[in-house]
Amino acid sequence: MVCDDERMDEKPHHHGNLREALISAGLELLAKEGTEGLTLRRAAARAGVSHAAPAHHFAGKEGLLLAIAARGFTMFADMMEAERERSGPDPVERLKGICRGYLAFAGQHPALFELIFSTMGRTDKNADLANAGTRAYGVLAEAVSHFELAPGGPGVNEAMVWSLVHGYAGLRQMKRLELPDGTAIPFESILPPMKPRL
Amino acid sequence: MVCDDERMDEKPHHHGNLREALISAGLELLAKEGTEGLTLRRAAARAGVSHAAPAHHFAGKEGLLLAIAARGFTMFADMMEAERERSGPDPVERLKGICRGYLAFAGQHPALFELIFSTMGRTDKNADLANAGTRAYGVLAEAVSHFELAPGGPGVNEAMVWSLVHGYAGLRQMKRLELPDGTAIPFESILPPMKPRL
DNA sequence: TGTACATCAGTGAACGCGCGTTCACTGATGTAC
DNA sequence: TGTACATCAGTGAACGCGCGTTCACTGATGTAC
Repeated sequence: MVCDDERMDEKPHHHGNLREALISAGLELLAKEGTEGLTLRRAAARAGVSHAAPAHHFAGKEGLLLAIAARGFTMFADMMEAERERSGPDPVERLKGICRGYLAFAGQHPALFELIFSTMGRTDKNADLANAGTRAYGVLAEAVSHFELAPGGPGVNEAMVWSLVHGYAGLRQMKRLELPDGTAIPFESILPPMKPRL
Repeated sequence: MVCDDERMDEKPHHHGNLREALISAGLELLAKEGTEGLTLRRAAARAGVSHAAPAHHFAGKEGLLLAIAARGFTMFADMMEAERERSGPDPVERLKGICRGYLAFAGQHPALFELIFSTMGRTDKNADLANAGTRAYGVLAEAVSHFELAPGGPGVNEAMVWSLVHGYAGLRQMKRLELPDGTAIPFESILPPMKPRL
């Protein structure tokens, strides 16, 4: 017997998909209030349930945090891929596109951006998070793999681009990337020359 | 009348230099417990006074935070300058030295490193913090000024080096800068070639 | 098709915690005379 | 040198807050028969 009535103003005892609703609520709180605003009680309130309800779906606050981070990593990888695909076939443009996606995510979701990196040391606690993180890194690594930016192998190349874009994202968030005249410094202007590999 | 007796086990009503003691206690808490461990009450306890005492020296928690950040920025600039001076006269070596100092500070004081950058938007609230921040940036900017790393003027060059070293610091903190075989990626290996200016 | 019942997903009250802040107070300091 | 006194820097109790978590409970779901 499925509860298939459509009356929106009913308050059924069962929510239907509270787990998803709590993740969404958490993402909204993160966006609106920042890291400090994300609590179990507030996520529950935003999802329209009592503060004790989340315990049935997540292993404490940490469980919700990791689930949100997993979602965030997926969004992150999605944004990088989307920008890459919009960039045509040229490997240089594709790498720049990925960096644009990286920076767009950091700019549009600053608190989530912080959260996902702060959870990277606990990927063993949540398989989704581990997978999404690996996927995001893979997107960057693949794009970098077509270039020889520094001697020392692919790991070093990835580290260089990643450091550059990650540092730029952090500094831009602090408004530290503006020239004295107030204009922003575009990311492309700090990219080193990119030599194709082989 | 100066209280000049030297008995250490006395507990005088007046502390003597509680302001400094609270800053030191805050730095210790930050080092031992991280950002979450830094509270007014714990700093007071560590300084050996009641939890209400700090109110006589700082404008709430925010006041203590900014004072600690100012101290942190000074330590940061000191470390960069010290490494620069240990590097001899060659501008390339001096810039590398400054980056070593930057990374040493980030590695030795991770929570403080986070704190100082998180306060950069509130430098108008604390003149010491503003001065220390400006000084730290000046150390980096001066060292970069001898090079032409990217077209676009000094601001762009500074942004490039800063992004690179800042991103490297953040990723290293997350243990994201190790090759598959477990070896670390040295910062120098991701530095682009440095052409002297003019 | 109907009914008994186990399971699931909520509720609301209560718990203890640590926090920042305020307040009347008290003891020490140091200055005016 | 001594004394009165204003000021300063502490104390300890109390406040309200929001938090995560637990618990007995209840209503809804869905399955076995």
